[in-house]
Amino acid sequence: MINQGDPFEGLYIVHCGMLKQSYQRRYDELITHFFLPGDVIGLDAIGYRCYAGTVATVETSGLRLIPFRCIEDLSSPEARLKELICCLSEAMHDEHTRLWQILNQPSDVKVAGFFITMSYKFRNQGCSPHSFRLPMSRQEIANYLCMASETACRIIKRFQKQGLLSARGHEYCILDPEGLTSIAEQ
Amino acid sequence: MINQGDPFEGLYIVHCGMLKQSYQRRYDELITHFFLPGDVIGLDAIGYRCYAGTVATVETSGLRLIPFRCIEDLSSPEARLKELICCLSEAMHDEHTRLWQILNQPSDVKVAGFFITMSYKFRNQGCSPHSFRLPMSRQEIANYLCMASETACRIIKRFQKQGLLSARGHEYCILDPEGLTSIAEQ
DNA sequence: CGTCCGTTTGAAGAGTATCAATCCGTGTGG
DNA sequence: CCACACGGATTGATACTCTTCAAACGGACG
Repeated sequence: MINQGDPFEGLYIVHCGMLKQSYQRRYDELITHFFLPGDVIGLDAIGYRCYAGTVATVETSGLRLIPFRCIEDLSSPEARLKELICCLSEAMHDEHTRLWQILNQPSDVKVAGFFITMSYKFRNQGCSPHSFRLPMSRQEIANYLCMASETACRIIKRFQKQGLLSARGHEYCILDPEGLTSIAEQ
Repeated sequence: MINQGDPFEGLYIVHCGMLKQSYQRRYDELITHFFLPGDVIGLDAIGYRCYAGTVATVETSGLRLIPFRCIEDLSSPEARLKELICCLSEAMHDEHTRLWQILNQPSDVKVAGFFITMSYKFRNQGCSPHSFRLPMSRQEIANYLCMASETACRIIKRFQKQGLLSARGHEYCILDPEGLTSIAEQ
């Protein structure tokens, strides 16, 4: 889809499905974003005129391109530009939240926070916040949360034993939102 | 100066000195930014209309305020808005870089990367990239890099033994830039 | 001189990564 | 229809980095 370093051609709005953005180094990569419907892809590409990471689908997805010239075009209404500015700033803020979620927190807090965040995003889409499907693999979740996939497995299993959630394949049920939240906000 | 949650009043451009932005939780705080001359404070506050973190001086600093109304004012030239958009996007990208620097990397890589980044920033200001003063404490550096202050101490001491840099109080000399870079890019 | 705060140093412990093996579901070819 | 293989998921044992706790040290300042 999009490769890290590709020249910036425009923003993409996600209509359906799920995508991931990853930042590549020598031999490994770090997943920096999961994009759900309503999210904007490419905000971090405007300034340096090239995409900051590789974007790939996690499941079949629908996108809409907003070409670069529409952003750069001086004749576009200023309202749009300001909308974009707010969008950028909010994305930056959300990034801080994620950064905090991950840094300095033990793994179980990170995993709990991940499921709470996902639940919240599905609720915003009008889907059930208690039962949903996450198309990404455990390894991708672990990478996103910066931990070994084995660690993610063990914690998910522990959460199941504690009755906090159930996981069968890619289907997840949040059984105890309060319990998970209390762990995430530890 | 600025407290987390304060209503957004405008952006600040740093003219001289150094400041820090920290994100506060229950009992602890995470330093998310060190602002050097040329940096912009408050980009992450535009969208949600309130400052995302507490900003405080690390040493005496000079700032210039760009009031909110200048940003919101419809009559402002569009060129300025687009400049702001690029600024936001670049800041977001730089944030990714920092996020990567910290996540998943052993402590010595983080510390080496920190000094390389600082050296680079001083060079951009026209100061010596080999010898400079960092007004922040070791504890603040450690917090910024998400590690215990003792760990930061030990690594700085090890770097000194290896002849990579020298540190006397807040004065630092980069003795072996290539050596540090090779550790940082590990 | 004594106190305070930041720095440094040491020893112990917790948490997580790593490695290795096994399990499981899916798809493939005979 | 049934082995078989493959990738992901799971589980266990081990090693290691880093944090934590505790204490000593140093300079700044009243």
